[in-house]
Amino acid sequence: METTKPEDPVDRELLKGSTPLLLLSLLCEGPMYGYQIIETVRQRTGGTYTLKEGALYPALHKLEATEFITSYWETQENGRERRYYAIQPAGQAFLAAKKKEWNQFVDMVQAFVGPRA
Amino acid sequence: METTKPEDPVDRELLKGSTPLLLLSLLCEGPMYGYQIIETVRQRTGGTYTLKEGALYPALHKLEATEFITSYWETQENGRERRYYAIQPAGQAFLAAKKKEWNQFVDMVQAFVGPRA
DNA sequence: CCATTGTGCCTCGCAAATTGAGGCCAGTCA
DNA sequence: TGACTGGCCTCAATTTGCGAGGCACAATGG
Repeated sequence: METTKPEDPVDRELLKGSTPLLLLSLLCEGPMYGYQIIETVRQRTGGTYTLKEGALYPALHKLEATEFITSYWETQENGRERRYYAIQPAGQAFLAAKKKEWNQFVDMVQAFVGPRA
Repeated sequence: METTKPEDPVDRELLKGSTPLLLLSLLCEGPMYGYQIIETVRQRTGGTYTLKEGALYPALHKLEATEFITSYWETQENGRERRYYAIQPAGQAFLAAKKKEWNQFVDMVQAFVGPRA
């Protein structure tokens, strides 16, 4: 009878390595800025997963350093600026590879854990 | 040993956190010893995933410290000893919870990456 | 008018997990 | 003898996420 809240976070360690995959997938839908990414993930997961800034920005910068994504500043009407991140061709390719890897990974674990109940 | 090429191994970071899940799942089939676990995983994955000793033993010891598994030494015919690890009731329960978490995790990533291509 | 909240970018130190390397010992086989 | 396999383990370095914090500016509301 435990209050299994829907906000039960997924084991942090499981998230490791999945962040670039998430980011690139999201950016495939179009350029986004950091805050927006966090909100989008939070909403789409119904609040179960809140991407932390301390994880997001370093990951974003790393993807930019490897030229899988680019960034550019855009000024809003109210004069404030946002930094948008957009996927690059190299990022698309990388994403494709990562997706494949992801599927292999899931298959592997599933093979041991057993198929979904 | 056969000539199984080291197929592109799954991203190391993806593996993080999945180890306890794998171990408990394996031990559900019966007690095993370290070397045997490594070999089993290697064979079942067709060589794509070789569990490293530096990852295995610490994980095993941690699971034992939390009493999810136990260990005992068994002497072989040739006089040598092996350390077997066996799952405990608490481990079974923990495994069930972890499985659920795993499924949630997969669902979440799938939601962003998109269903299997 | 000022204070709080929300937006929006970022960095730092800590904790946890894997890797790759290495150590140690005992059988086996040539 | 020496090389190889089986078998247990540890350690430093690396990588990653987390939590907490800093900075800045807009909009809101009492």
